[in-house]
Amino acid sequence: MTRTVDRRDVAEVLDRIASFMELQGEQPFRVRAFRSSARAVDALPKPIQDAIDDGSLARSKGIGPSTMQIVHEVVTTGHSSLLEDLREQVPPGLVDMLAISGLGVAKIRMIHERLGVDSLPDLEAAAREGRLAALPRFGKKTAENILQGIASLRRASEYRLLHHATEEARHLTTALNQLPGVVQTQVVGDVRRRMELVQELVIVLVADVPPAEVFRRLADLPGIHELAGTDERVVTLRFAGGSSAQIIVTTPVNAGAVLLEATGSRAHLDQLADHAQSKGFALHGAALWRGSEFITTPDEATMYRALGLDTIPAELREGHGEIEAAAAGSLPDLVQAGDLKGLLHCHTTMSDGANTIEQLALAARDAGFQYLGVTDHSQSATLAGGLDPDLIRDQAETIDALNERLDGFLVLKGIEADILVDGSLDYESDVLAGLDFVIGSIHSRFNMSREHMTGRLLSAMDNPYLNIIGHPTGRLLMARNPYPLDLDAVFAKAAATGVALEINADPHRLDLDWRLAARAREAGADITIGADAHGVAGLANVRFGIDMARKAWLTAERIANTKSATEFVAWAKRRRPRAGG
DNA sequence: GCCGTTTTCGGCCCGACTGTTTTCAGTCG
Repeated sequence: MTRTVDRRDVAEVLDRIASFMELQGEQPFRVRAFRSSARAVDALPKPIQDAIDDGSLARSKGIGPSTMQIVHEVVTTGHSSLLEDLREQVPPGLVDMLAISGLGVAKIRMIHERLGVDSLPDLEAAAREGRLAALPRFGKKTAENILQGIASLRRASEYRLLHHATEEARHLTTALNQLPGVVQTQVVGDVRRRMELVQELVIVLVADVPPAEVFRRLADLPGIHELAGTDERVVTLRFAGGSSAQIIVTTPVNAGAVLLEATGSRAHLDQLADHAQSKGFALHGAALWRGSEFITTPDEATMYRALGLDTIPAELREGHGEIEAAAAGSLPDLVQAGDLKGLLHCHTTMSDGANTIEQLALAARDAGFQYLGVTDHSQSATLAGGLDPDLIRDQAETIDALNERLDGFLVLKGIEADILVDGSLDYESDVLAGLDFVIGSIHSRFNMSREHMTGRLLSAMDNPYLNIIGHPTGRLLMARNPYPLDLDAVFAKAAATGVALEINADPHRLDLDWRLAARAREAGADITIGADAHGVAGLANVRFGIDMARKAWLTAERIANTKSATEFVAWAKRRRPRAGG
């Protein structure tokens, strides 16, 4: 039996079709059409079957009769005959190479034709042996970059991004909840601790029947390819699609200890074991003991309480001082999703977003927010449709008119301005002065030296109209390293100038990293959580930003967009020169 | 292949810059 096909599987099929066609030398516009259909499928706000049934998929921009037919085939049969035909014609290894930064179609073709290389291992060997560097238009540097690209691809195959893992876990728990005898399911491990990258999905089943019986019923679930038992409490599920999840079964009386153990992290558990010992307890085999006496722990709170600790939120369990804080009763009152009053960093159809200002505003209002900060790209971002000063004025008029109609909800005028090489923003002060707030981001020249890049950011923070540094390190998870920065200098300057640092909530970025956000907090810098939404669906990204903020021990008062709209605008404008002096 | 219509084809996001190499593929949003 095949695993239920979800929209990500379908999007991947469409994207791979595009890649094969690209390598075949197919018309660029045809390739692009498949890529945009993949994006359209991936961005669906509902399960793919529902979107087919209610006709919303067929109406989506980028989906036509041809791609619709492919979607149908993939959903009903689990495969695409077009993709299978293409696999016969183009070695799949060449498609894998497209994922390497610095390798495009032209170079891959050259490598294939001249060296006969058609797989990543072959490519790696060719790079190491100097055969690659000897090709025309290649060199030593290119070969090195390709080796690095292969290494990071390998890392990427071991991890999944948090939003993907979260979605997989939700599907799985829905199925597991149906099993007879299961009284509770809880996602644990990296997903529960909201790690930005997840190595393994782990789920605890609290059951009032023996584990063996649960496992027998597990095997009957649709989509399970294989059950690989490791011991009597733990089983690894393998799905037809190649992914896997670990299932841990426990009884209600010991659920607290098992949940704690399975949630981790290793560092937290080690420190907890030391703490338990100092209190005359021991942690053995995912249970709590006092001498030879088994202590029942029906939930985690019971377990922490027995050890004289306040309950530690899962996000904080990283061994970064949370046990001392819990013992002292000084755990922070972490920011929660409901604390966020405004959505910042949103792109509209005026630059590269998919929805209008009004659509975003209504969606934000429906989601319970009080204001929306519109920040389209600036004029340097030509491809992304950056706004020139005239368009900024047009947008302001649109927003003013919209605000008159929106009862009790406010759209704020902002911009995501490019921070240029010299640290200046790409608008004059008179343009910036007409806005409610300004985000500055680096979108070019990522390879400057640490010294120059740091100077670029520090100098940008001297601009009195700048309020927020967007995605401060420029990283893309598993795809692009952060640019080099003296972060201590950046955090100190942010604290001194009152410029906030963004936790960009796009699950591909999550930048600032939570470890760095904790350092920024200690340095006294303000933080904002930015959706970086390019459409209505992207507004929901803020939850990942909240996750990262919580991991950084942040409370609501340290996050600028927990302020009301009026307070936020006052906060943004406090840096500006006063009129007339 | 999709879109939009000035309905059945023509147009489809740019362009400055980079690195490596020596004329261009890849990058960035």
